[in-house]
Amino acid sequence: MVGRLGRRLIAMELPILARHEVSMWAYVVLNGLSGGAVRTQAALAASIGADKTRLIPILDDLQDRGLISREPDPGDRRVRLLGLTESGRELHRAVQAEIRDAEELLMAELPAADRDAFVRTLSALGG
Amino acid sequence: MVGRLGRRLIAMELPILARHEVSMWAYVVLNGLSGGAVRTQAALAASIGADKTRLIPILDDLQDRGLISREPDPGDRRVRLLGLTESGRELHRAVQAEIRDAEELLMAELPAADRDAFVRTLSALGG
DNA sequence: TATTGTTATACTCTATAACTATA
DNA sequence: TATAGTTATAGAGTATAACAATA
Repeated sequence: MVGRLGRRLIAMELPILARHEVSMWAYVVLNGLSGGAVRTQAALAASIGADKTRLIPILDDLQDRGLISREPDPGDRRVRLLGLTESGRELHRAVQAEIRDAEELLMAELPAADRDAFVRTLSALGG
Repeated sequence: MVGRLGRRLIAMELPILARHEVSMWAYVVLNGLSGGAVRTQAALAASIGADKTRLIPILDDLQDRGLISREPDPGDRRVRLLGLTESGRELHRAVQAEIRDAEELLMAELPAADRDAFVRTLSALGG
């Protein structure tokens, strides 16, 4: 059942992401940077559960589109400082809002108590 | 959160499946046949959300191990009648029981009301 | 000609290993 | 020598297309 719900959520999200021309991983990256700048690509990869090599083409694309900043750290020029640009932050907000609206719609018919318990339990079980 | 829970459940199930030497897809097939015989491989594939070509090596293996029956339908020799053998049914029961025990353990600390609401909501949202 | 199952092929995603640059 | 990032390669998983058997 968890798997079916997951597939349903993905099917719901993909058109939203496609409309904004971001892949699922690109959105996860924007999400990972939305809490604040990250000092290394490896740290970002670990925090979102991705491989560091998988990240590179995604970061290349986001940078080309001006959605993220990615500069060498002056203090250690091996590492890249990562952050959202203003338009990156705006895009993330827009996509996140649409996804939240879709989730609201999906759960609209549920009793409020069930819904609260569901989110609480998800949070407890997901770690 | 749904994704994280899904990954956690899979991580929990994989050792159980490995101990019984069945892959995730093989277990899904056993599950799909546990409700009764299925008349065509394509129908089974559709019911479990798999591609019909993906099914073939899985069915080959399950048949070699005597866990499923797979005979041409005498009435239309293009189609294969699929069902569990006695040992297939027994294996399915054993694996399912272990997975359920693990799920119980995972949810043991939850308040009973939250737990009921969670399962009810999953069922409602998953279709 | 249409359908079931099968095989062969190609494509996507992911991980591993080798390489460059900085330290 | 060790580490961050990158590139190249290989592997798994999946889907697409061609094929064989039967209707």
